[in-house]
Amino acid sequence: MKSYDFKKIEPHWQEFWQREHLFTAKPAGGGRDFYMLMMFPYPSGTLHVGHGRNYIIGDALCRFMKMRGYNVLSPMGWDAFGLPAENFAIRQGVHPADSTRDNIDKMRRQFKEWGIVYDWERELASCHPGFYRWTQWLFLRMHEKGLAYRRRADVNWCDSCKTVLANEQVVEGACERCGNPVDQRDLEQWFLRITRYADRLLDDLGTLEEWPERVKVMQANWIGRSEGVELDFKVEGESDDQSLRVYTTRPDTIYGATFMAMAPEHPRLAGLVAGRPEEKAVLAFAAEVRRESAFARGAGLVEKRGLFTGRHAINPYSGEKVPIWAANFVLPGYGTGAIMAVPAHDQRDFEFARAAGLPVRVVIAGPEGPLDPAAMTEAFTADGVMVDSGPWSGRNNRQGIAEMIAHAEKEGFGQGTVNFRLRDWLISRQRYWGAPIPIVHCDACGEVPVPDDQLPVELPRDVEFRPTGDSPLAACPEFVNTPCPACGAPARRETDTMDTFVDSSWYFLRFISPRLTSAPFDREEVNRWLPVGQYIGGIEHAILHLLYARFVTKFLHDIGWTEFEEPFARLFTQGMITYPAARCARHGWVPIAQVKEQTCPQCEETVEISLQKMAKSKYNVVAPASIIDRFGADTERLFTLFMAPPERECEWSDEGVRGASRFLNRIWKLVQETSAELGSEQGAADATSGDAELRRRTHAVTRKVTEDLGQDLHFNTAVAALMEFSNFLADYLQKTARGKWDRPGVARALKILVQLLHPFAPHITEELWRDLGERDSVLAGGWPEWDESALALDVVELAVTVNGKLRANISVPVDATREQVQDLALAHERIVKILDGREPRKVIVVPGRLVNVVV
RNA sequence: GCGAAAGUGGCGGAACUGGUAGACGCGCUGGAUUUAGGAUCCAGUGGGGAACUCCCCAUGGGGGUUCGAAUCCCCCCUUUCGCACCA
Repeated sequence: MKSYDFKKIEPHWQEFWQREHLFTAKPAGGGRDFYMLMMFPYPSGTLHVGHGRNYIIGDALCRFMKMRGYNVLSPMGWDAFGLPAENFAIRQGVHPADSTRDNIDKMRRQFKEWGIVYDWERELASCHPGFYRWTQWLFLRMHEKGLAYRRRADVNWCDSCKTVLANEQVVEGACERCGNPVDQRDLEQWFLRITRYADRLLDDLGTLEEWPERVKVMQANWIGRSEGVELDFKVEGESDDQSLRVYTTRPDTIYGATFMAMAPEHPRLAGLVAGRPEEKAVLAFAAEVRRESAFARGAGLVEKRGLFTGRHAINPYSGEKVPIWAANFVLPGYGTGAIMAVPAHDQRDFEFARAAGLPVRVVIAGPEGPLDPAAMTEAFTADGVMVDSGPWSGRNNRQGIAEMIAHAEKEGFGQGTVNFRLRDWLISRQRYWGAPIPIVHCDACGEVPVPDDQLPVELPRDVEFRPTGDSPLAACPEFVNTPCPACGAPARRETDTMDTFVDSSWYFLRFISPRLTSAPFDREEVNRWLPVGQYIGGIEHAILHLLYARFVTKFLHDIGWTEFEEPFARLFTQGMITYPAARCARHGWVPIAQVKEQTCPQCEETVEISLQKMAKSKYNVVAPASIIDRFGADTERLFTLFMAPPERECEWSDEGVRGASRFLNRIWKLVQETSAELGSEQGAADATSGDAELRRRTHAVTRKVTEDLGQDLHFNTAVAALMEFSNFLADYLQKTARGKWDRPGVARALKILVQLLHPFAPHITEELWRDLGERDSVLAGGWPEWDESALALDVVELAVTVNGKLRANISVPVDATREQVQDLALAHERIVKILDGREPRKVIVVPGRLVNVVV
């Protein structure tokens, strides 16, 4: 018998798939087109078995769809810009272009070794000028529509690394790399006006039926829509047009407003205190608050503090005079940056009022009547009846809100407003390794967009990487100095580059026509292929990437480039793979492989071992090479898909891998031995004359695997069904005398087994397919069909329960009547004994399931 | 604190619209073969009792609905994830 030599088989079929272009998509338009996409990775160079899950899931699905006759487009590319390559250049002196290219080569090889196939003819890299030319094009289209703009803004600054950090590099207020606290610097920054799309991004979540609910919830929270009203409070001693505007969702509580509070950053603050005794202290306080970390302040980790400004405002409803405070808990970026404070009905206002000794006044009564302010320990934020609210008293507060907003609008001191938590998208980075922002600054013409025909604005290769705080491009005169596209006078290029999320917000469109030089993509082709039929990626992109991609798609729709408004019809987020990791109190994460008896390999301290996401930084990765070398890629694939439902987090198990390997070895032996015995027997005919159980099982496993893959992506139960089927088959062959084998049935079962197994273990199945006498790829052999009528049993086993407890099993013909079933059950020896002469009070017969006797 | 998801053998996990809990795999136990095995094959494996195929208890805990609940309802506990001064 030929041995299962995966080291020979796997490279052979990998070459074969590539040579035969089996995964090159045909032009769309046949009606069975399927765009299947995995989030393109950052080319880090080294992949571990945890990364593999994403791609293995995608590949299994891709092969399944292909076998079912779909014209599948499954491309792969590289999210190749970004900080790690630049940081590597700073540390090691290797140019990002070189390290990125090397890493891409490594990863492409890795995919191949996993047996993962893509339409490589469409490969793209976001750092390639042929790609980022169109990222710049996209920026210019947004700029034309006023959606890309520049303003001063606070950015994260790490003074130890001398660099600006992206939000995602700030972990709990500290620099991700050095741990230094991050502070804020006020710099000119570029933004994309995503807030203009906030309503549509929120509303259209409702159309995404095949997205995980939790992703939609996360996006909805992030967008954070709130309905309220802006109200003008006149300031005592100022003219009417100098009113202070606040935003509130609870105008019904306004009679309980006992003070006002404004953000220390509020532009009016300095003017209000000018020349007053409070001026010095208030301005000092404001300066101090600005130095507090934005993270700590935004997360409410800072103690609430504030100062009275010495000024008062007039409540527009009651005419009452209330003091104006400056307070650190009021955020400058939300609403109007000033609030009316109602301690009795807002927890934050309550806490501040208690600390500052300000009064609490109850104006909403709960079911048990109004609370006593002196006795309250927290704010009452529920709905209720309005009290002590002038003419509005006695109203239900929800009704009061609507009426009071209408009143404010009529009287002209307020306006119903919708506010979002979502902020405009800050896209500029003071870094080198990104797409340059295609803008030229001219002293005469101002901000001038680079004309389309001058794109791409290419990154110069030779720059100084040492971080100074400015973009490295600023120190490169050949790049910076350029004539103004408008007037021709000497001008300066913008030296900031774009956030890599801009690249990934549209790359899925570029795959449709990756080499097109006249446009970012072919509109007609894009409309035929998209929306993406199945998008697969990690949950960590639930908000940013997916929101940005949706925003950009809607924008391109609005300017006539796409017919669809949502890019991804179906989304799947796979769970992380975890593995034990060791942490030493002194040395941090230490390699788990070197830990013996829970002791740190560097010192003698006991380490703490916990399950962690597999990550290089935690030294707990399992290298695919170690698995592929010992067991083969098919084993890794099979185990990865078998260990748990793919959406769930799961621990990698080295023992489990061996189980998968054993299974493949058994399949190999089963097919080799049996096909040798069968000789040239053909299993094409699905004769009903053969072994009924064999036939039924063959159809049943076909249905199970097809449904698990086609509906819920439950690869784990599909694999289990295949194991069960092969166990049955081996058992049948062993227990039935060779002369009595249902030879066509067995031949057919083997072929179907191989076909159904292909998406999971593609190499071994290609090999076995040939050994079963086939000449073409298993991918070309179609996907087996099942016949529902073949699943029916002649005789079924029914459980007989007495008062719900299992007492006996009976075999009855499927077409037996209820009466026959009941009689059979009651006549069963054990049931007779248990009933012991008692009359059953009731007998429930569930056809095909059970009989329950109630006594 | 708010929101969501989830708690099933020693472990990963099965269980269709309520209908024989523990599929499949790992691990473990016994046996066969082997110089040996981290190889292969056979048998067993939720717990407790009884000893042949019988009883009791078991799906985080406690109630409830039902002939029948892992599944539905209520209360509680735990874990994970997300959000968290957004007025």
